[in-house]
Formats: sequence, structure tokens, C-alpha cells
Amino acid sequence: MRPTVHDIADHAGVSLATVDRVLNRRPGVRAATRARVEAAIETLGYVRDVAAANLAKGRVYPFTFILPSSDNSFMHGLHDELRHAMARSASERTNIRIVEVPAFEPTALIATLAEARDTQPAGIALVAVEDEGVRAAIDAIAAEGIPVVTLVSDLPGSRRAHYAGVDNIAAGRTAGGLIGRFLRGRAGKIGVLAGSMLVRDHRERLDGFSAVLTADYPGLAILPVREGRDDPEVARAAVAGLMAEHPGLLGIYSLGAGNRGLIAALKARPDIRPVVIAHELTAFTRAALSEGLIDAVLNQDAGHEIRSAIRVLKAKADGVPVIAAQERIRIDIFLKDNLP
Amino acid sequence: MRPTVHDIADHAGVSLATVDRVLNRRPGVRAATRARVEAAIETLGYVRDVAAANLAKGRVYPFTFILPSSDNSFMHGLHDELRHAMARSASERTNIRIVEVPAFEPTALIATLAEARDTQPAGIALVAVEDEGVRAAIDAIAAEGIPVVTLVSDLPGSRRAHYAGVDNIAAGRTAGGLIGRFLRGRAGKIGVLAGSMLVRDHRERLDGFSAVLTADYPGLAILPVREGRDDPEVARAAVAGLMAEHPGLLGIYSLGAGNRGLIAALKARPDIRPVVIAHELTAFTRAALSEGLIDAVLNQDAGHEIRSAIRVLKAKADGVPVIAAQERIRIDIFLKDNLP
DNA sequence: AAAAATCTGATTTACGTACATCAAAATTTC
DNA sequence: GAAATTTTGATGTACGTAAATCAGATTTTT
Repeated sequence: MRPTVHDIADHAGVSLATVDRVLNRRPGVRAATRARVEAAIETLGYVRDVAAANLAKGRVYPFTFILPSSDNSFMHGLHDELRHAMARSASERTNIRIVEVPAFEPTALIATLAEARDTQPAGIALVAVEDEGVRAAIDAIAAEGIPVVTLVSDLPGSRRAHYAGVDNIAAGRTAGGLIGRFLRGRAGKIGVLAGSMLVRDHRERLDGFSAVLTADYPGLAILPVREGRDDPEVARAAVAGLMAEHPGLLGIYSLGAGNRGLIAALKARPDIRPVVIAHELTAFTRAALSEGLIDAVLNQDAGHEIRSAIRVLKAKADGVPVIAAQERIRIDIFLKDNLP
Repeated sequence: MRPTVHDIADHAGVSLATVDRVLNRRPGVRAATRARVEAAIETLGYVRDVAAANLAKGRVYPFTFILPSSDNSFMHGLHDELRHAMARSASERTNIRIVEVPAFEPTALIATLAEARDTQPAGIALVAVEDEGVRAAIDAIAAEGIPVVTLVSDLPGSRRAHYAGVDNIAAGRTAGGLIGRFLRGRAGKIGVLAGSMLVRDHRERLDGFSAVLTADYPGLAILPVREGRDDPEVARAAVAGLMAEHPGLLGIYSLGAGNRGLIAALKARPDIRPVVIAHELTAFTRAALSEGLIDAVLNQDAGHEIRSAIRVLKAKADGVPVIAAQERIRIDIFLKDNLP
């Protein structure tokens, strides 16, 4: 049977109250006594029963999730999954508050972070935007002992406790490897459609993609990046222009959102059939995959990201280690042959 | 605040003891009273606090895992992950017992299942072998109310509560789609190396692979399947023979284990460079991917499978629903460009 | 050495549920 | 309508921890 606080008290020759003081970092224990208790904890291999502790504390975890109010399928999916998680709140002892902020606006995000901090939640998750002010705001929150988790888009160099999202450089490299192999031996031009180069995940995807193509497929030349601003219509125009200017286009890598526009543009020019790789499995990309308009879709599972973020926030709030392998968010690769 | 048993008692106008009798199916409650209590549970939306219940019960989950004693990297990995899970037993209230059985031997598996059943665990997980006797043994255990989960290899038609493993048909289809695209436009022969066609997951992979190639890549002809028995040396000989007989071989799909042998055979014939797709990311396949000997590896994450099996067994033992999306085991696709 | 400050122990209540016991009430049986 | 039976209530203990209180012991300060 695993040891309890009583065993610790006996073994250390102190009272339950003292053990409690040590365990919960309450004041009023001499250093020597504290050491004795900690030694007992060590030798008996005591681990706090988190379930019992939470029961006793009547603990709930008030979490704040800050999400961009973008109007694309992926963000809608993220919102949906978060709502599902909120529906499970009762049994998971969480109390999740969603705050929406305009996308890609550091100022708004900084203000929202400050607000969130004032409510003193047990943890904060946010889709980060690369900005010094945002970094500082995260650091300030972390300094107060409130764990911060970045979601979907990371902010390295900040004191966020964890990043719940995919490795975007690896995603870009994967796209490069696939497009290179799909076009084995051929030489020509490859177009890239991004949302905005101001967003870190898009930049990283492009970096990974370019690195692989440059190193391994010198015959494939990457054209200047077109920005679709994650907007279907802007994306459509961008791709249409791309195809008009380069009738011999061999491939397209769409690394952002707004794939509805990409698909529309492809349908408008049935005479050009480039190899196409896109991100995020939505109703639109799924249909395009089935029809053969898109060759592969790289996907990040919003549900996994949300659940992972919550698990990690809980663990950090409890000061408990996380299972790293379990929290690695993976990149799903879908062909028309393995659609779920 | 979520309702407790006290709220139910008040609302139904009965005592705590009666609520308890209803909740835990204890006898001594008139049908009319039981209905009142159940109505109160329904309208208040009461859900049992599993953590508190387990604490009160002092519940531990004795689980039995039956694994084949195969000597290949994947099974070693599975064992490792299970040992990791056992290390977490204290905090997860599990008590996991591992039983090894000879691989692919229905008789041994049936006997082991009977033994396991006698110890009356809270759940059983096993790597299934396709056999009527095994199916009957599983059904008998399920009939006793002990949840059974199949791991890695399923046994449809049995009364197992869940399958913790990948969709092997989809895996085969993915391999087919990749090999087809990697060889776009070319016509020739494709070799298949399996462990044994007596194993369900291998058969399913082959089915998926064949279906895609037949439908979409008629230029690619699948040669008769060679069996490597998941043994490196047998596999090496099989592939060497394949390459000797078909110098123009365009591709190889290795859908089982023993990839060490496959790699050795490839190295021995640098004059033939087929497109190669294999299963399971191990030290060997990883190195071969980096060197370009293998083009893609389809992987199932043993850690996820183990953790998922445990989560599901717990949920089934508690009669609690599982989050289906969370328990879907995904197929990772690795190119040399996205090795973790 | 006395006073003040600090540390420690003993004890109690609580969290939400499980489970057991005994008495009281309601119902059924004869 | 009394006895037998079934149903229900009241109550207490337990699980492992948290948190609070108050008394007593020890240490530090003056």
C-alpha cells in the first residue's frame, strides 16, 4: 500500500500538522524539522494523492483560454473542442472561460492578458502572436506563478510553461518531402500560399519547406510567397494569379487557412493540375482530397491540442510532472486513401 | 456547483441511505421510490464524483495485460511503455500484471485468458490472435462483466469492449497511395513482405494496399506476398530473393516486422533502388530512412496504445463513457524530413 | 532569567462517496 | 388486526488530504 501522510508523520517522529505544513509550504517549521520530514517523504516514496487532495480542497481549476476571433474552419474547430471540454468541466473540476481577441493584434492580446491575469486563474492558454509586449505579458504572469500554455502558435523565449501545438518546421519539411517525391525527377516551379508571414507558425512552415526543397530537390524552384491573409477570396485571387503567370506550375503548398479560395482557383483552371499540399482537414479540403484536387493534407487535431493544454495546465497548477510523449501534438498526414 | 448525493436526497425527499442504495444497486428499495430517486438524479444532472468514490472504496484497478513474447523492436517498445505505465501505478490506482504468451499460438492464449479470468481483474488487455477459441474466451470474460480490450491486433465479432490500435486497412491504403504517388507514371512490379498472413493486422494492411494499387495505379503489379515471419534473417532472404528474381523491381511494402533483414538485403544490392515503405519506427528503420534506403515509415505509437488501453479499461470498469476521438490511435507517417 | 517570538502537537471539521448497522416506519401476509 | 416482512431513515466510520484552532513546548531575544 502506498504511504500516506500518517506514515510520514510516524516515520519522521512529528505530528500530522507538521507534515501538512511541510507539504503545503506553510510557515512555522524549523529547517531541521522540515528536513526530517522531507527525508521521510523521500525514503518512504510518498506521493500526494492528488484526487484526495483536490477533494479536500474542493479545488476547481479556473482556466482562461484566449483565442483569436478568426473566421476560418480551424479556429471554429478549436472553439468547438473547447466547448466540448467545457461540457466536461464538472467531472474534470475545470472552470474554463473563453476570451476572444482580434487575430494578429499584439496590443489587444496584451490587454487581454493583463485582464486575465487580474482574475488570477489557475492557468492561462493563448494562441500567441510574436511580439515583445506579448512576451513580457506572459513573463509577468508566469512570475506570479500562474502557468501559461501557448496553443497552436508558440512564443519561444517567453516563460510559457508549455507549447500545445505541432512542430511547424517539421510540418513544412514534411510538405517539402512529399511534394519533392510526388514530383520525383521533374523540374519546375512551386508556388507557396501563406496566410501572413507575420505569424510564426506560417514562417516556420515555409522555412522547413524551403530547406528540404533547396537541399534535396534542386530542380524545384520556389516562387515568391503569396499571402492569402487566411481569407478565401484573397487566397483565390492569389492562386489564380499564380496559375495565370505560371502555366507550367508543378506544385502548390498552401500553408495557411483560406483553402476554400485555393480550391476555387484550382477548379477554375482544369488545364493546370499541380501537385497540391494544404493544411488542416476541413469539409473543403476533405472534399478536394477526395476529388483529387489536393494531393495531401497536413492536419493538427484541435481536440488533442485543447485536451493537452488542459491536462498540462492542471499538471502545472498542481506542480506535477507531465508525460512528455503524451503531450506531443502530432502532424496527421491525410491522402485521399486514409481519410478518417 | 455540481449536485451531490445530499442534493439528490433532498430533492427526492428520501434519506442519503436510500440514494446510496439506488446508486449502488443495493436491494431494499421499492420501485416507486427508486423511480423518484432516479428522476431526481436525472433532473439535477447528478454525476457521481468518481475520484471521491474511488477514494471511499479504496479502489485499485487490477489489470492484466497479455502480450506476445515476440522478439522484435515493436513488442519491446510495447513492453517498455507498459512498464512505464506500471511505474505510474501508484498515482493512477492501477495494479498491472503482465503475462507473456508465445506469439501466434491460440491455444496458449486461450489458456492464459482462462487463468487471467480466474484472478478476476478489473479489466484485461490482449494482443488478439484470430481464432474461434480466443473469441469464445473473450466473450466468456466479457459475460462476467470484466471489460476486455484488444491491443494492436483486433478481434472483431468478439465481445471486446474496445480496440486500442490503428486502422490497419487505412494503413495499407496509405502505403498504397504513397507508393503510387512516389512512382507516379511508372509501370512495373511491387513486392510485399509480410510477417504472416495468419495475423489479422497484416492481412488488413495487405488488403488496403492492394485495393488502392488496383484501383488507382493499374501500372503497378503486386507480386506474390513473401512471408518474413517477423524474423530478420528470414526477411532478408525473402527480400534478397525478390530482388534477384525481379531486377526491375519498383517498390517494396514491408507490412510486418523484421525490417532489419529488409534493410540488409537492400544494402546488399545497391544496383536496385526500389521505393520502400515499412512499418514501425525503430532504430533500424529510422537509420534507413535517414540514409534514403526507406522512403516512408508508417508508425503506431506504442505509448499511446498502452495509455489508451488503460484509460479505456478504467472507464469501462467504472461504467463511464470514453472520449472516442481521444482514443483513436493514429498512424504516424514519417519521411526522412520529419523524423522526431 | 524572564519575556517574546517561534515552532510543534493534538484535535477537529470538511470534501463526496461507500458501506454497515440498527431502529423505525410502512407494507404485506395470514 | 396482529405478525411477519420489507422498506426507509438516522447515524457513524472510512478513504487521504487540507485547513484551521488552540494549547504547550522550545527557542530566541533582551
